[in-house]
Amino acid sequence: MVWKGSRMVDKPRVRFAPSPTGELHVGNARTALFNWMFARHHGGSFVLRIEDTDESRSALSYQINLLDDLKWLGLTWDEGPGKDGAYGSYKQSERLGIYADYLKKLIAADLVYPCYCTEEELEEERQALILSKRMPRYMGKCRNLNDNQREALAAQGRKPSYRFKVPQVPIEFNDLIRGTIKFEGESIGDFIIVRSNGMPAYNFAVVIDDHLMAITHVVRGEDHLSNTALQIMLYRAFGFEPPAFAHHCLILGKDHAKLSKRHGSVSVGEFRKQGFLPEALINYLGLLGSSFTGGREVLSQVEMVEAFSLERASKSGAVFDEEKLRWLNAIYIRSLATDDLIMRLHPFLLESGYLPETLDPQWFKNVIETVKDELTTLADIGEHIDLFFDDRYEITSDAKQIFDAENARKVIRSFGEYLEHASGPSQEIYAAAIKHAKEKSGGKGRNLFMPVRVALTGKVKGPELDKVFAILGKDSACKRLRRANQWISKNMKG
RNA sequence: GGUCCCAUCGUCUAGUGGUUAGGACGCUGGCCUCUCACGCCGGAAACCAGGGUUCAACUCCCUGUGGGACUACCA
Repeated sequence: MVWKGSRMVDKPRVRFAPSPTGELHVGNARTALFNWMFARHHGGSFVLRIEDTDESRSALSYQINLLDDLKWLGLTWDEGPGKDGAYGSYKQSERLGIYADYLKKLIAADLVYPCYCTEEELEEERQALILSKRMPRYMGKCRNLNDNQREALAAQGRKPSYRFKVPQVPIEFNDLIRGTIKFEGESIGDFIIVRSNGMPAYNFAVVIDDHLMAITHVVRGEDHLSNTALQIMLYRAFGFEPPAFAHHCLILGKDHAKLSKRHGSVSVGEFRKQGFLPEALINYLGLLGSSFTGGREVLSQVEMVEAFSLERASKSGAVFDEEKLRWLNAIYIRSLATDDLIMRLHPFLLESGYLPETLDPQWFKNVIETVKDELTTLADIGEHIDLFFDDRYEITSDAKQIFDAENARKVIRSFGEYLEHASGPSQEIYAAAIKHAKEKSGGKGRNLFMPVRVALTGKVKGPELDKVFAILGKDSACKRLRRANQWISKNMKG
């Protein structure tokens, strides 16, 4: 049971209604998430509807991409493309006949009229109003045309759009997140509900579909707040009961303007390519501009659904903080089972030039286990495992400075000497070799370990040395020590 | 310009008349340690301003200021 504003409903129906005109934006993904959590939390239905009435901007590839991203995020829908329900079709381009019928009803009720103005003429009117410091809106030029005038305009080859006769009355509604919202009404001009090409305009199609699909709660971004007034007028014109509305805040960029491409990565696909886990992205989006009951910040999707509450959505815009996303991503990577992590790493390994199939599975698992804690994104993998591959082993420039100390060279030499004719399990060899080097050189602590680390891995930082050695094995370690010694004798005196 | 929305640390938030204003990211000091990372302990950091209302305002009201969204034959 959930409050709908006017009464209780036991099984709410919500929808996510994107246009397939580009990659799925994280802002839209967040709207989808809020709807999805709301439906799951209350045991209702989550409907996916494709709003593809703008033929020029919509593309099937975007739609495919959209469905794929939603699935990747784990936001499964109960009705929608690929999942028939009682209210299909779930693509607006397949519902054109329905909109045409409802247009007829409004024409019959004398609530709309054809408008023959061209886009150029409308633009002229707009500019004139702006110049005279008045609000740009449609002044109703075609509202009172008689039949003769209409025929004359049509005879010129003009195709009419249809405008709704906006009643000049205040509109008030209760927003589940924001409380009472009032629009005075005088500033709204007659708006187009059907375009001259016959396609329904957004506000018109939305109202019909939400009603026909029995949507009980419309949860969407604050950018739709002013559309709500227009939509409520249409609900009244049709005699439909409006759904409850909830307008959440927008995601902002660093400059506090609505997050957009110029702020950097904004699409789900981009974050996916950058090695973010869907668990992390979803968790972060659920935290942005909202909070969970109980105040927890790291939650599984099941826990998010449980702790979700629309009332906890905040009213002011939320700046997208990629640092916090990265923090969450690292947490989720660490919590992954190693086998699972390896699977998810696969595309990133290929991209970094590794061929996982050619590696010994147990050995590689050890490698991943050893570096798991250091990863922030999956895409980081290459720079953390390169030291385990002989063909990638390379002594970095800041590592070379370690060799400046005479004692460091002694450590490496003695460590290597011991290794050459040692045998037995890696752990024992390592421990013994370290002991030997310590005695021979007198070094300890970082003066002992750093030279070995650098000779073995080529870097001044990395996982614990004993683990590294165990993975490398004696032969590889010897090879590297010899190379380090060669480098030293060639480049340094003494 | 018009309409509408919003206002707690740098950022995300908790807070619903009486709190040392809490947590998280980031930053920072320390511990752990061969290093980095992880982990653990600590620190700096906020109620936009002015008026009311009240015994008492971050919290309620008004005004101002600031920010944002919308203002298409796009959704």
